[in-house]
Amino acid sequence: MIEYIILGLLMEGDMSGYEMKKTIDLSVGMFYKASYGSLYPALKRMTEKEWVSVTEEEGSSKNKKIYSLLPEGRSRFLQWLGEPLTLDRNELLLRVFFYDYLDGDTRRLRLQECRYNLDHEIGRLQAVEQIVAGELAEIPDPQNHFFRVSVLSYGKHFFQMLKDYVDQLLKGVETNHENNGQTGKP
Amino acid sequence: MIEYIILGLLMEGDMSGYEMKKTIDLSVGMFYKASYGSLYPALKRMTEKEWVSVTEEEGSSKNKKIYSLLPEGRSRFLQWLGEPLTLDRNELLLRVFFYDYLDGDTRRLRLQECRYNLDHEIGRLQAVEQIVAGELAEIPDPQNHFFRVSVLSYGKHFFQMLKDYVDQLLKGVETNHENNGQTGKP
DNA sequence: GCCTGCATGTAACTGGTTACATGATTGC
DNA sequence: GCAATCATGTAACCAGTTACATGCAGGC
Repeated sequence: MIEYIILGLLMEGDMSGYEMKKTIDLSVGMFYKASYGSLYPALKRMTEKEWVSVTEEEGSSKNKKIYSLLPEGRSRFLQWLGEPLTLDRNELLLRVFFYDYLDGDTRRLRLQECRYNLDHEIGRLQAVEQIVAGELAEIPDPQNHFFRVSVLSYGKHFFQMLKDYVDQLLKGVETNHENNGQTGKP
Repeated sequence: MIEYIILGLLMEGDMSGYEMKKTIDLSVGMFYKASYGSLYPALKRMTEKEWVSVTEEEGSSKNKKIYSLLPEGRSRFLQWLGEPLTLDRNELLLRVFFYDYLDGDTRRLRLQECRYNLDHEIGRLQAVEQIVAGELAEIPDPQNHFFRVSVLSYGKHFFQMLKDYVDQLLKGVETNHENNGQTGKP
């Protein structure tokens, strides 16, 4: 996971590990926590795989390593980006965050797929909610289940909100029709 | 994590590992995925720690193990339940799901703490959003950052929604004042 | 006889976290 | 001179997934 986030950041331009951590905290930090213990080993692996290259900044004697995207890293990133969006919320937003780099067609397809799955999931949750409501009507102390019922209904609301959001994204790209996937450094 | 969910399920009544998995999938499954590979080893550990006891159903020759809550497991569960709610969304909803078992005072305190933290976080996100808006105004192609800006604003909406939800919970317990923490099997 | 669902489990692996260790630079 | 922050890294650990292995029961 962290490897693709790193690649996504490097699409913007070169960066050090330390800067990456700060950037992640400020941007996708809400739904992805990066720690140095995962970041640095990832950079090492990716250098070995030749997804990125590293330049030591020698002039400033600052022990600073600047990483750059190599062609292999770039193509791996774009391949990952175009994979279907899963409802595993975390990956969904992480991918969408980089969607400016994805070509317009795949983008539309993925968002529509996702919208369809969300609809399906909302329906399922509605069914579960009704089963629970039925069970609740038959027990003597329904008020003692206040929290678990509310968490359940929160789930439905949450997915509904996500669906509204995906709709908004689909509408957004339609309006913003100039934007059809960038080649780098948007 | 999974250990506390298991304890929470056993507060309801005895259950087998297989039933637990099904129950989790149907209830907290939205924000917590349980696999047998984590479930069964957890049950083994918890039996060794004497948090739960196990009874083999012999009559039916069905190789079925029914787990029950032991006093140590019960007190561990209640202790976990009363810990502060973190904004790490996952744990938040997981804990709240079992909040019917928590005493009314701790419950109110935790929800209010959480509300306060959410307010703080929303403020921080608003600030980040404004910084980004400022940066965006200075670049020539703002439409190429549509997705990352929208994910950012989604984050704010999400936290706002979560805050509204916590408010609703606080209001709910006020109305539902009979519900002041259950002792088991609600 | 076979497929589906109930039922339990393990081993290898993965993707992290936590805590620690180190050192240079900058601002007060 | 001292604290904060920039900057990199490792080792031990942990929680969980994936894939596999097994077997019984019930319905068609």
